[in-house]
Amino acid sequence: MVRAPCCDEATVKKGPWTTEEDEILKEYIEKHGPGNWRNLPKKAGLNRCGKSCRLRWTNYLRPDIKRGKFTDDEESLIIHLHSLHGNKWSMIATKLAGRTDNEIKNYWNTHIRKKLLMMGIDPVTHHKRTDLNLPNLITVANGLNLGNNITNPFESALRLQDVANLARMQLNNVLLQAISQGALLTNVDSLSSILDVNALQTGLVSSLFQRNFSNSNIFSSNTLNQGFDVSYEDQICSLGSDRNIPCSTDGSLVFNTSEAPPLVATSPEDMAQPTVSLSTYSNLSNLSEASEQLNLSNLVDENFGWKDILE
DNA sequence: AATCGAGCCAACCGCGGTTCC
DNA sequence: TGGAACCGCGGTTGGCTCGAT
Repeated sequence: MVRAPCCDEATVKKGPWTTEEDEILKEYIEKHGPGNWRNLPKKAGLNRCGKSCRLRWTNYLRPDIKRGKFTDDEESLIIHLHSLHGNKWSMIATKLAGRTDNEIKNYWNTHIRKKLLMMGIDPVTHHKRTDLNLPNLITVANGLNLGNNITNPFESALRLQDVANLARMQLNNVLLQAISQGALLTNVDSLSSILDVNALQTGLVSSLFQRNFSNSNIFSSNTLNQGFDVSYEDQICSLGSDRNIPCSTDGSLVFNTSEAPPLVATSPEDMAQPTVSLSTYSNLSNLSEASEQLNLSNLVDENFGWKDILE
């Protein structure tokens, strides 16, 4: 059965509502009450689809709607209710006075979902994930980037940006632990062995590593920021050949440029930055001290994305 | 100052369930 | 009883805003 359209799409107005239209709709509903949405536009004198009127009323004009930021209590309640009911937004909305299903859905997708992912919690099952290591994340990133059909519910909930953020956190954690334990990373191979990635992924790790640390002063910037443009294919091909990645005398990494194409635009200012080798931090006694010294907030790069690496 | 890109959110779309005749 | 109309839901889109370059 093919259902007839609820209104004449060619003549009916779409898009944002004007204050005049809002007033007309509000006035009509205050007078006659909501309902019979199909006939409402004609009776109220609005050139809108009934469906559009209903949505505008329920999501925006209704007098009992609470606007503004969600409180911590509301957020906790949403997470709890979502763990019980899943994406049943209307059901969740009934438990939050003044909030609409649309508003909760949007808030979930833009804030809570991301927050849970960053905490290593699966936003679909609400279970802690223990397999969010870098190799797995790289595999997921590759799948996402190639548009593969992902059936795993957790992976299907991930976006490239999420994977990138998770991977960055993983990398930071691994490095901090290595540093706090006194490890001295001398080349990209030692980094890869710590991260437990295979040869094909090594190039990606080094690129990620560069992107994370090239703006910090941990490694000598002039060895990281060299202006080369190597395609991903070239990078992969080069991994099969014999690699020879030197290490500078101060202990900082020196990437073989054919394996680790820089992803950050270079500038004279970058080149002039003072350099501090990793060995400076190698005798730090604990993780928090290392974290403090590294000033992790400087390493957060919100614009970082896997697409940059994979493309 | 102009441009670009990411995040946000209001609004739309399509579908399924319910009601009405 | 079955088809048409209606309503509500969840997923998706597109335009606006704002910060970075």
